[in-house]
Amino acid sequence: MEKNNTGSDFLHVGNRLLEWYRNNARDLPFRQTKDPYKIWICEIVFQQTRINQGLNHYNNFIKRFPDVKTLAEAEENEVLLYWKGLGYYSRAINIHKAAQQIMNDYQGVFPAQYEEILKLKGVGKYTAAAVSSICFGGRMPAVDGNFYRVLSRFFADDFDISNSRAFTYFSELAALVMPENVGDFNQAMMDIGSEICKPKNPLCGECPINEDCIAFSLQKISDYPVKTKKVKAEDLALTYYFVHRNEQFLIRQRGDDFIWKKLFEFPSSISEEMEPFITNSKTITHKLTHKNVSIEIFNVNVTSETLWNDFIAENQYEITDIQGSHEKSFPKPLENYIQNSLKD
DNA sequence: AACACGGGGAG
DNA sequence: CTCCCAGTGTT
Repeated sequence: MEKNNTGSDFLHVGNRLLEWYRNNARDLPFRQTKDPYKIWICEIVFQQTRINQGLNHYNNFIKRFPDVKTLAEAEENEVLLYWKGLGYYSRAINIHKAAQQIMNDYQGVFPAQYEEILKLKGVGKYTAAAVSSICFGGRMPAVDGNFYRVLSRFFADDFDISNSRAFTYFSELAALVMPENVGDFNQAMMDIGSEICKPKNPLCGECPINEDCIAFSLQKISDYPVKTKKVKAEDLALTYYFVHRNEQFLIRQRGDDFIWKKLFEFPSSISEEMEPFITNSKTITHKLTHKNVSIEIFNVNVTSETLWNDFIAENQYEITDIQGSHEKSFPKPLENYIQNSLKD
C-alpha cells in the first residue's frame, strides 16, 4: 500500500483528485496565474461568495487595481466602489489596508511565508493557506466549506462543522489525503466541492473518489456535513429620507461598525419645515443573513431653495448628482431605490 | 466559544 | 421559504 508523508493509506485519493483536476478544472481568470496579488484578491472576493456572483467584481477590480501599489495608493472610497453589491464590505476596507501593509512592511513585495501572509488584514488561515500553497509551494490545506463537505462525506464523519474547532479538525483529515502538490490539491477540492460534491444533489456517479467515499457506500451522503448551529434573522427597521432638488440629493457615509460599513446612505431624519415637501413614501424589505430589514423611504422633493440651503447648512450631508450616483457605493436596497427614481 | 457581517442562487 | 457559498474580525 502506498503511503504519503503523513503515513496514511490515502495517497491514491489525493492523486485521483489531482488527475480529475487536470482534466476538469474550471476555466477561471485566476487559474492562469501564480501572481500572489491576483490569487489573494480572488480569495478575498470569493469568500462566502459563489464564483458566478463575484466574477465581474473580480475582473473589474483587477483591471482597475492591477497590483499592490495601485491598490495601496487608491482612495478607500474607490475601493469600496469596486466592491459595491458584493457584500461583507469589511473585506474591501481590509484589502485596502493590507495593500498598504505590504507596501510599508514588505517593501511592496508580497510575503511568501504562510505566517507572514496571515498577518495581512482580512487574511485568515484559509486565505493564507490558499495563497501560500498556490503561489509559493506552501503545504497547508485551504480548509473551506468545500473541505468540510467533501471530507465529512468521504470519511462519514459527523464532526459538527459549526464547531469552532472544525477548521483544525478537518485540516487533520485533509492531511490524510493531501498529495505532494498542495496548491493543486486545494484547488481540486474547491472544484470537486462545487461541481461534484455539491450541497444538494451531488453527482456521486462522476466523483473520482467515490470508491473510497464511506458516506456514498452507506447511501448516507445527505447526512453530511453535520451542522447544528442555525442562524436566526432578527427584524431591523430603518427610515430614510430621499431629499432631492434639481437632480441632486443628500447623502452621508456610514461608519465602519454595524452593517454596510463605510457605504453611503440617505438622511435618517428631516426638519419639521421639510415635512410638507414629502410627496410619497415606499417601504422596501431586504433580507440579510442575520437581519430582515424593512426600510421606509420618504421621497422629499424640496421645491424651496431657501429650505434646501438651510437644511444643508444645519447638517453635514453631502450633495450628489442623481445621475452620477453610480460613483458612490450604496447598500443594495438604496442602490435599487435610486435606480428606480431615475426612471421617473 | 459565539456571534456579526451581504447578497444571490439553488432546490 | 431554507440553506449555503474560495471566511474573518471582534468580543
